[in-house]
Amino acid sequence: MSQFRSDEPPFEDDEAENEMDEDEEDVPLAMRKRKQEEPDQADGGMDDDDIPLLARKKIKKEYKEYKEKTKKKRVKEGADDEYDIIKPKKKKIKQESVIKIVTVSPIKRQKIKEEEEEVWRWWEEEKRADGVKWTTLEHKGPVFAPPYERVPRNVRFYYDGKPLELSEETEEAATFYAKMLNHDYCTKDCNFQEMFNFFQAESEKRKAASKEEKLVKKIENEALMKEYGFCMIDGHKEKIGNFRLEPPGLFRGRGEHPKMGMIKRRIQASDESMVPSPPSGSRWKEVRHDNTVTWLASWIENVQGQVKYIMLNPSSKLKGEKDHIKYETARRLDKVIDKIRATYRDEWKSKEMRDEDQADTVGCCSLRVEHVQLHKELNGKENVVVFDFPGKDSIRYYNEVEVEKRVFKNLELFMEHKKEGDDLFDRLNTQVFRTYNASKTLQSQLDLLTDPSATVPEKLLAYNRANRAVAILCNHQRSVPKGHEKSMENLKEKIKAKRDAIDDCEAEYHDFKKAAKRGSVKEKVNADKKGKQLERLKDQLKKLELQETDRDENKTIALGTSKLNYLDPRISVAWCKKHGVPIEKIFNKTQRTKFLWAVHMADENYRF
DNA sequence: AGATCTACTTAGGACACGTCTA
DNA sequence: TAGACGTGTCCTAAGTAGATCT
Repeated sequence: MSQFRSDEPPFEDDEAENEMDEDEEDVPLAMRKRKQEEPDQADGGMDDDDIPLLARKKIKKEYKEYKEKTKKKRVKEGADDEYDIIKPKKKKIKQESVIKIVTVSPIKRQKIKEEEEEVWRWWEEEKRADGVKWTTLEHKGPVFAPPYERVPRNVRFYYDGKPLELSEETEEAATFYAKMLNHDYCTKDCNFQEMFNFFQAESEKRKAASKEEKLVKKIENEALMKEYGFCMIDGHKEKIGNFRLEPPGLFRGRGEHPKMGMIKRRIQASDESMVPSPPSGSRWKEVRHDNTVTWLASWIENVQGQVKYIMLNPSSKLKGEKDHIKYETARRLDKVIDKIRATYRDEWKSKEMRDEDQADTVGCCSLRVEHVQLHKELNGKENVVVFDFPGKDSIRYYNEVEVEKRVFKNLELFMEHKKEGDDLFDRLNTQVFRTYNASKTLQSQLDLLTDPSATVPEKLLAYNRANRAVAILCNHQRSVPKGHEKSMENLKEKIKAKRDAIDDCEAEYHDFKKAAKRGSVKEKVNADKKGKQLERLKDQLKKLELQETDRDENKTIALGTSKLNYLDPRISVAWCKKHGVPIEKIFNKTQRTKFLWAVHMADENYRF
């Protein structure tokens, strides 16, 4: 095996601009020369590496400080717009758009087996305990973002009302904004309207393309996927998760992010290397053989200074094995959870805890003092703790929880002598608990809600309800889908129509019945038929009504996240097998490939 | 002992895509 | 037969854990 990393001379922003604008040919030339002269990059290695590193550190530090500041500020002012006050400092950051590649030169190339080839049943193999992730690995490297294509000359950019010529690079940047005109970044001075219109038109064109054109695109895409979307690992073909590099564009943080709208630069390979060959004449920043990690390539993103990776698809052994281990850990927790709970309940009264609140330490549970409110009484309940805080992705968590008096008292103690911004707890780790709670809840809810004699649709509803209980527990929210209101209306109308149909049918049915009573055989048959039709209509109505509740209950709840990340798939597999529900009804194709191990491992008797 | 770094999982939104319906 | 609509996939930001550095 071999790993490599391409080494790109970092350059400053404006230098880059100049080079680009003046003479693109200089770049490859310079590289070639460089390569000849310093094949082992002994020269400016220090400079090249140190400066970007410093810059990165600075970016990160700044952001962290910023976050701290704004957190505290938010508490004080409860303001929403504090981010406007602080402008990201403009500074020259050394280009770090370099790619590291982990790969391998396998001695023997495994013959690639035919598509849809045999499943690698890694779960039937021995697990390695030494942290080595693979012995051979072979891949084609990442796919770079397509080069920028200039907009037609009649599509202009206006500054202060006047059309302005833009360099290629600037124009590209302008298009980033132009594509987001409906967001409120860019209204002052700059006029992106023409560009915006152009892209709108392009998008329309794409949508209106003929079947053939679309097909051509699809085929091209598939070819690319076939070439770059897979790797060979330990002799097995595995799907890669994200084989495309992130294209340049605007950084879009979630919530009120201070770096929102900053430009994320194009990633360069620069410098040629062999195995996965980088585009144009250049080599990778580094080529590395490291079989203790799972990534295939990495680069540094310039806005936040973070390392980004190309990794495998969830269907791969590497990911699947880890997933399996996660659920096994959660199951082990199940065996000791009662003991743990008994212990901490017991320790609620421990004096030891009481002394700790003076220490202003920070643990790994990030709940801070300002995130909870204690109410001796609230809405008729006693000892209520109100949780209210922004969670991951700035999703709000709000919950009023009635707790035992002792817990309440302890919380009071924890909050004593603390100020806003201080952590409420120290040394707390909740990770395994999340997986455990989710899976445990699914199992118990399924037990509770599944009627073995019910129909498949009814069972599915039960499953969804169980899934929903978990999603609520984990606070997996989503914004109400765009057409929700309307789609509910449509559904209601359908239901109404169905009800009318039932009324009509019922009336006819009674008429036939009456007639049948008078003895006519024909009427009897008719009555029978009507009866059956009535039954069917009622069934359909029931389904629609179920769908209505299901959809409405689900409008702000995302089921996918828990299904994909927290629910032991074997619970679902076993449930399907036990109740004769086809697995396709609950796992779509992606989910089935991710959880193939579970489909094979679990029989109907599996219990979490 | 805390800060930082690396590697990896978790997360919701955008958008592409396929299907259903008028 | 297009357009509406719901679902699936892609994208990449935002977390955490554990190792390593200072």
